[in-house]
Amino acid sequence: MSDVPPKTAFSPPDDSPPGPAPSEPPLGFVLVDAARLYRARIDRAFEGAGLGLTAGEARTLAYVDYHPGLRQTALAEKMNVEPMTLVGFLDRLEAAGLLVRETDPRDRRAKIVKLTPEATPSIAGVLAAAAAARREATCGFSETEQALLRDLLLRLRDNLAREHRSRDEK
Amino acid sequence: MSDVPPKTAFSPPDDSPPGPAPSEPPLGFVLVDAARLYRARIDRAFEGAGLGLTAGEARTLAYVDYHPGLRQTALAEKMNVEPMTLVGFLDRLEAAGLLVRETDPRDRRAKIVKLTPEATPSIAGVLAAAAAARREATCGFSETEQALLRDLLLRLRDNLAREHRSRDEK
DNA sequence: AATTATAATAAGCTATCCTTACATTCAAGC
DNA sequence: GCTTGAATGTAAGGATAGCTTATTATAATT
Repeated sequence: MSDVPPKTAFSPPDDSPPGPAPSEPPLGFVLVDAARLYRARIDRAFEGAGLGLTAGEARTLAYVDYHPGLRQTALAEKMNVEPMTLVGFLDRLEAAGLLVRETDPRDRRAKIVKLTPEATPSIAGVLAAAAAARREATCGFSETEQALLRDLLLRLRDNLAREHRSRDEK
Repeated sequence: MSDVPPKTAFSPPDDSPPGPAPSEPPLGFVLVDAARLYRARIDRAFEGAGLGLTAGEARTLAYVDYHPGLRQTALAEKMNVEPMTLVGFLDRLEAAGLLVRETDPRDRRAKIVKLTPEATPSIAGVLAAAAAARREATCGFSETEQALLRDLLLRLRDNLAREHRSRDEK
């Protein structure tokens, strides 16, 4: 340890552009790094809790809990994943008996996703594991900082989601 | 469109707990969401730039640029990935002629990673693409907010990295 | 000399996405 | 009615990015 110089600067000896600072370890790298470690931490928490859920499945479960009765397309849109990605998660969760797909009476093509009563303990476990991971990750953060981080990330996510959506609207 | 209410809040019509707020869309979910969208955005940027690099490869390249002459294990540790994960990235980057692995004269088991001159334009491309993605992602952010986000993420990452490391130290 | 530890790697697995193609079903025009 | 077109979910298949376990070559230790 102690090998990281306190003042980081990508591309060390040459030009430092005039403008508003090029942000040294590019923000995206830090973000992707943090997310990978976070996901690994969560996966381990779920594994240890014996929930039999992966991060993606847990995320799906939480979304269905918050938005019950949505169609799959709508749910996928909320989660910012492709419908086909969601199918896999739902398949496994349905096989585990944690949710059901009911045909929408108003459109027999569509299916409505609902949690079963059996899901309740899993939801609790997911939230508990998420909370434990969050506590570790935000060790040393004040309440304010934690809230700030979440707000900034939400804004960032919405920026990217908007652009993402407008792209395949063609 | 227009189904996402501007004020986000998990669990809408019911209880708003008394305490320090349980952080509504669990922070980790927001983080993982944001990172996934970010990575997709970056992948697309690299693809469009004709660099022939994936996000992981680009990240490796940037790390080698910033920490030249490191051994693979040290580099992997800096990147917070397993040595074996790094090998794949290095294989492809070396095959592309962007870097070389030289045997460390002080330990013939070890290899030292260095960029080739051919890497220079790729590095520039990587940084440019990263900057473009960052500009989109942080649209509407002030300079201060951007710096704040990076700092918070760095702290979060270090929290998780420390815990991660202490885990397999056994 | 023998043992143990370390650096890189080979092999193989998993999760999480994606894209493309297709069946069903609905909605609208004729 | 029928036909056309769009939308819903899904099957199939692929790519990336990680991981774990085991192997080989070299170093360090005893």
